[in-house]
Formats: sequence, structure tokens, C-alpha cells
Amino acid sequence: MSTSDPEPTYHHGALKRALLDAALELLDAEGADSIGLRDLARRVGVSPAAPYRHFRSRQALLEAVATEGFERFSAMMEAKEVDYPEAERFQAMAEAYVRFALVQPALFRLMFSRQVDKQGNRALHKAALDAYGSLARAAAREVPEAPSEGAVIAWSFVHGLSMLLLDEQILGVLPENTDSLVRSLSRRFTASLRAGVAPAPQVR
Amino acid sequence: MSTSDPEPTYHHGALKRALLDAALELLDAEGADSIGLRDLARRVGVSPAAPYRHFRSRQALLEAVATEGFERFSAMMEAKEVDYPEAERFQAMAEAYVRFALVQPALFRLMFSRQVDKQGNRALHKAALDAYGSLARAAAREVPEAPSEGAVIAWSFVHGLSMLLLDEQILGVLPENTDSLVRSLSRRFTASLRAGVAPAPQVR
DNA sequence: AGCTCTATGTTAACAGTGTTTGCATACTGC
DNA sequence: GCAGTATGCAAACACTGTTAACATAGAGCT
Repeated sequence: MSTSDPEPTYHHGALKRALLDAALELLDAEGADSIGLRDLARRVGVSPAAPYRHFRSRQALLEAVATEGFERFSAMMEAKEVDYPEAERFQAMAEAYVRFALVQPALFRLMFSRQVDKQGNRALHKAALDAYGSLARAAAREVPEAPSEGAVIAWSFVHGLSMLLLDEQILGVLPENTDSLVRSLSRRFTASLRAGVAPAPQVR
Repeated sequence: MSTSDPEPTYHHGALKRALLDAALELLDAEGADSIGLRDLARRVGVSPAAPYRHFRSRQALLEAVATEGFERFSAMMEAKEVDYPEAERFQAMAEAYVRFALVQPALFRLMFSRQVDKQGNRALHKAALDAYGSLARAAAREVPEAPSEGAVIAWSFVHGLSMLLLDEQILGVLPENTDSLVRSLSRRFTASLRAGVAPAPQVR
């Protein structure tokens, strides 16, 4: 009595997963703001109060979504880490970073928004730090003279580029094909990162 | 009958301005999400429907706030542009950029959020482009070989650094004094920007 | 088997929101 | 002084997140 039958039960069986999936789906259609608990409940076929058995609040739901976003994100980054040789590694990861942002804009925005509290949510915090780890390692290798500073500079660049592209703010300025734009920009950046950090710790 | 009396009139007289001011004030106490039209109306002392005589919707109000944010922002950047000699100019502007974000975090976030539609709002669009202009000019001067690409790279760096600092995401990694952190990072970045763009257009 | 305990749903209600409609009041220009 | 317009108010609508009280299903024990 359990081979088929997708619908008829009182208990849904996998509501939590279903809610997260629905949220992830809605996220890219609309923004993260227009993602309501009642919407999700309706879409999954349960009552408005049902989600509260699995998430303490709407924010908790969003944090769970963001956590999963970070997990996917860092999985992808780690994949690049093993797939590419040292020489091309950072380059590949930078491009992957931006591509992730462009493919799942709302998810990316949510991950770095203030709607989720990375300090108060251990799982989220860890997932976010993991994501940074891979990129930082690759960037640090490019700048052995100042690894941690180099890593932060590189992180800032890819993150800022992603954000500005999401805003369609750069396209008004450099209206090229996005992919090749990202490639040429990150290539230039990598080159200057390698060349420039060593010589000039003091400016004044 | 008009020398004093701050309160008793039926018509408020400067509701639009008052609403914007209240919004700007609330913005830094709470986030931009918790800024409601009814809240503002209450705080200013008018009925819930009154704001609609001056703003078509909540989003329109937020866009007006963001526009004012961009205007202040670019005014500040242009000030740096004239106050500093070429050699230190970009450096100063980069630091000012980040500082603005840190001093008015919610406003900065709003300016670059999806809650405001830069395409559909001419005033907003112009203000945003103006803000970019000053920074771009200064950055381009540092990289005469590839001015527009250099400008975008520099913009990405300062913007990303701002965003990551707002998330308190970097502080977990480099827990220094924020001000000196910003200075040393942007100094390093500027140095590598100068050094590295010329030699290596081709990597492969 | 039956019986209890807990997990997971439902319904009904509360407070709060953005927004619209119709009416009231004040200001402005002839 | 009077018409027309700008600006305010009150009441209502359709939503939302969230809570409380109740209902049902499944798990584990005897």
C-alpha cells in the first residue's frame, strides 16, 4: 500500500524538504522578499500554520535556505579547487564565484543579506566560512608575501564584481558580453595581484 | 498667526520632506525592511493614507530615499576628488567609499538592493551613475593603459570590501581595527593596480 | 492486539501591513 | 469672495506572520 499515491495523506511526510524546495524555486522567479510562508504552504498543499512545525519563523526558513545556498556554493568552489592546477585555479574560482551569483541572483543576495543572521545561526556561519575557505586558499597562493591580505582583497573583488553585475550597474558602463567581461576582468585582476603586492607595502 | 506653532495645523506643510527625514532616521536604527509607511505616518503625526499624496507606493518612497543616498554619496566623492592631489586621490576615495557604507549601512544596502529599481526611475539612475563617475575617473588615472577596465576592477574591489565588512564577514577572518584594515588593504590594492595591469594582458 | 506519547497536521483568531475609496479641509489664483 | 486644486483624514479590503487549541497519524511498549 505504498507504491504510488502522491497526495492523499493527512501527514505530508516530507514537509520540511518540500518547503525548502519550494522556497528555492520561488526564489529565482521572484525576489526573496516576495517569498511568504503562506505562499509556500499553499504551494505545497498544507495549511498556513503547518510550516511552524519545522521552522520557528519565516526568518528561520530563510536562514535554512541560505545555508543550503552556501553549501552548494562551497561544494562548487571545492570542485574547482581539485579540478584545476595551481596556475589556473584562482582564475577558475573567481569566474565560478561570479557565475554562481549570476545564475542564482536571489539566492546569492539572500546569502549575503541582513535577513539572515550569520552570528546567531551556527550551521549558517560554518557554511559561510567554508565557502570563503576555498577561495582564500587559492588567492593566498597567488600572493605568498601577504596571504591573508591577498585573500581578502581577492574576495572583495569577486564579491563586488558579482554584486555590481547583479545590479546591472556595470552593464551600463561596459556593455560587453557578460561572460567574456568577467573573464577579462578577473584575468587582469589576477595579473595585477601577482605583480603588485610584493613591491609596495609602504606608500607614504 | 505664523511666527511659531510647530504642530497644530490640519495640513502638515512639508510632509514629503518630513517623511523622507523620518525614513532616513529610521533606516539606521532598524533595517530598511522594518521601515513601514504606517510607521512613518505615525511618527510624523499624520494618518496612514497621507503619505500616498506624495509617494505612489512604499517602493517609491524607498527609491526617493535611495536617490538622496546616492546624491549625498556622490557629493562626498566629488569633494574628495577636489580635495586631494592626483597621487593620493584614488586612495582617499576608496577609503571614503567604504566609510560611507560603514557609517550608513542600511542606507548603503538599500541603495544597492533590489527593492529599488534603478532602470525604472530616472532620478535614481542618474544619481547612481554620478556616484560612479568620480571614482571611475580617479581609478582610470591609475591605470592609463586600460582605463575603463581598471575603473571597473577598482569599483568592484571597494564595493565588495564594503559589502563584506557590512556583513561582518571579514572581521571573523581579519579582526583588526576596521579603519586601519581598510587603509592597508586599499593601499595594497592600489599598489598592485598600478603595478600589474600593464605587463600581462595575456595569461594563456 | 491495544494504549499511550509524540510528531505533525488543521482551523480560527489576532495584530499589523500596504493600498484604495470617498469625504473634509485648507490654500491659490482669478 | 469664489472656484479649483492640493493635501489631509477615516474606514475598509486583502493580505501577512504568528499563536493557541484541537485532530490525526505513526512509534514504541506491554
